[in-house]
Amino acid sequence: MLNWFDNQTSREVTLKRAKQTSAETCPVARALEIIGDRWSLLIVRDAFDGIRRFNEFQRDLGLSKSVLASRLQELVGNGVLQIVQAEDGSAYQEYELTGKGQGLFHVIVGLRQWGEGFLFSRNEARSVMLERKSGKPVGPLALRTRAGRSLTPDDVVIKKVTKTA
Amino acid sequence: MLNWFDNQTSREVTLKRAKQTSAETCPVARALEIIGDRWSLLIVRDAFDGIRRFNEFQRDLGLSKSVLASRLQELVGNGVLQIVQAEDGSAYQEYELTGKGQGLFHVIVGLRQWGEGFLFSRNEARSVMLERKSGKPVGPLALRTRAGRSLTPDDVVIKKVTKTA
DNA sequence: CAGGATCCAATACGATACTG
DNA sequence: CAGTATCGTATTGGATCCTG
Repeated sequence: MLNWFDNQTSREVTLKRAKQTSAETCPVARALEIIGDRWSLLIVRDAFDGIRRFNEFQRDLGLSKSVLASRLQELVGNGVLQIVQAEDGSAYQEYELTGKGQGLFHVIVGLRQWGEGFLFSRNEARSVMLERKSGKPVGPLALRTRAGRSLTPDDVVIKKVTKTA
Repeated sequence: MLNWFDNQTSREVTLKRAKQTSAETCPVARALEIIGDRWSLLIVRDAFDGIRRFNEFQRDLGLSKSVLASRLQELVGNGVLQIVQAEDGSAYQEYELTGKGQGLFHVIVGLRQWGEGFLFSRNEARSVMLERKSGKPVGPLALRTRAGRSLTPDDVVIKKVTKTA
């Protein structure tokens, strides 16, 4: 244990981001400051899909190691991910979603549904279609198209949306 | 009408973004390429709140005009917003959500709920609390804390979330 | 008012090399 | 494997000036 300042990196990052927009009052803005960049939500999506190791994230997302390292650090610093010891014997760490991170489920599902509904042409194979054809729902929470496991559209149902006035 | 290429700006932008991540198959990634930057979703949120004019967006978000102009252009180019003539007599245009843009409702609500649930300390006044105290639901869709109108937490209910296997 | 054009600073990102 | 350090580049954003 060296200095109090040595452990401050992620906190500084958070603060630096926080002053960029006026997120004092708006929860949406505050949320976007944490996961509103190009990679963070994709990392979270992968985590929902069961990806846990540094190398898996990197290969799957195709981003540079330095960027991945810094994003993971931020996510851990913000309490979205946490580091745990590997389940097998290996001495390495793994990243897993905290409760807070799991709370992003609806956000990602919303993005997925929007993407499926508006961002695919008819010619393209939609993940929903493919999954229905195969007819075998498997695996844990899979929020993207990956071989063998996927989120059934019925898994999440938006019940009621009322417009006040 | 000059050249075919003259009207290509927004399309080029879209394509440039599209190749950054492998969004061929994943709807989440594809969605993030369109609204996954720091400003776009905040603009959409404002649009849900009834903001329609360039100047309103700029004053509310506090971003530079050039950035706002380019973001609005992208959003229009991607079919999230559309330009309409001002409702009053003024000769100026206004921006309003398309159906596709309105489809982002659940995403923003999800972000809002996550922000409210995890990103506010107990000491801070949460928008939810404040709204409940006031007890008067008013205005159109308000997804952020703004004087006089707000989204009641009961407006959106997530009904069922099943984890397959 | 609603932008466009230009210039400049900050940042994000990728590639590479290095470490335990 | 899981990073850190360094570098060069690309993108982003802000500020300023200009237009109709």
